[in-house]
Amino acid sequence: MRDFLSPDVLAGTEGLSGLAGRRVVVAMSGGVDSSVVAALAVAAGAEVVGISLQLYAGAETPSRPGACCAGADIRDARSVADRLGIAHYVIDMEARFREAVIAQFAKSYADGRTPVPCVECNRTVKFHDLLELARDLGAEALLTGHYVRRIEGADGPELHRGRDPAKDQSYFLWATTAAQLAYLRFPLGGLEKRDVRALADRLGLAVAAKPDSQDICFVGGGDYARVVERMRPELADGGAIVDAAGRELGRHSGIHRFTVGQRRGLDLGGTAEPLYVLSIDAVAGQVVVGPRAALAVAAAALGGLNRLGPWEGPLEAKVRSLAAPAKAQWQEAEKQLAFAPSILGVAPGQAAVLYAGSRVLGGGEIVSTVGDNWSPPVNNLVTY
RNA sequence: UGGGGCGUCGCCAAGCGGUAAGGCACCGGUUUUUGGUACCGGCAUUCGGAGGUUCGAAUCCUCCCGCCCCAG
Repeated sequence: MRDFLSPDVLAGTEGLSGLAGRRVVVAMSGGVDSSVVAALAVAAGAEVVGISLQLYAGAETPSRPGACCAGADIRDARSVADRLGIAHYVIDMEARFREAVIAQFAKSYADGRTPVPCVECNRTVKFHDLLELARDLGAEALLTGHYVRRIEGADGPELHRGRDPAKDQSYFLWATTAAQLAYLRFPLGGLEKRDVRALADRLGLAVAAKPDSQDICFVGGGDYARVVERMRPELADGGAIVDAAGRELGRHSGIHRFTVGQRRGLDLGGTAEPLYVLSIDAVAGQVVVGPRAALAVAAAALGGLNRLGPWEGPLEAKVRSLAAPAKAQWQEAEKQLAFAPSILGVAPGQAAVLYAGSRVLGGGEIVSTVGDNWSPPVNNLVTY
């Protein structure tokens, strides 16, 4: 079975040299990417230990397109491990995941923010707990299928964006610390998704054609609001939708169903221009809406900073995964990120990730934003 | 029951005799390891109701129903 794992499959991969004979742990979700990583590690001559994390449901959870880390996906991981002839362990992390990711997810919405659960999952369950476990197992490194690059720089390993711009996952990994980065390897960072699928196919992995993961893994059917409501039932009581002057324009069925910049779901007709969510007032239970121009943000204050390089000079920043980076400048005294041309739809709770070219400089959680283009309403003179 | 105005898709609204614009909302799709955004597509055989005139009406006429305003 292992004969066809010839060394040439390693072309274009990263972080696998020097691992021959060394023990490594591969985080195996049951998807295409991590399965290929495991196979590549074997091809590189490493002693591979595959570990799958059971994160959020019972073993009976059926495989959904885009799911991972439960039920059928773990069985997929196991079958890949069997095919590769490597050790494979399944670790039950449901309690930890519920507390570190799902509960935080619900709390964030309850506080009127918009969480990025994938960031929490990576920084806690995967790059903390699993990483510690890998160390305990005496592994040389923890390998994952993330599309980011770890490049040795003058001052140690640097984190860079994945080469395939369509798959780059650096936005979700901004909270990775330098210490974690030193131990991590991302073999797929220099490849494109289609290369990886081709590899999976060539390696005879049954998961080669499995759909890419998408949406929030622990949310079935795309209805994340239901998950939040299960933990915070009071949110479903809803509240008022108001304009910037405080006038009630309608009612909503829960602030957790909205995020800054959102247009759909307000159910407010009769306006010449569409209305967008400008902010969310968790205390009052209100969703504040206004015209698109009012979404412009000139700066965002960040918290929980993680620095992976100097935050100086002209930088670029992303406030959402799928977007071209915006020109930005870090203001150390104010702990805020100023955007050269202002940008639209910046939601507290989301991450702002800083870049210098392809290099990821870390980032922070958006705590608050400073508007542009519009001033706080004066004398209720707000017209749309 | 004196006068005036108005009733066209869930909301706003064009049309004023030639066979129902548009916007908002909503729905679907595309994109996507967060939430969103954006883009594409769908969305009134019918114009408050009933008659009438006309080759032909949402558009003209009659009556009815329902709102609104001003007077009482």
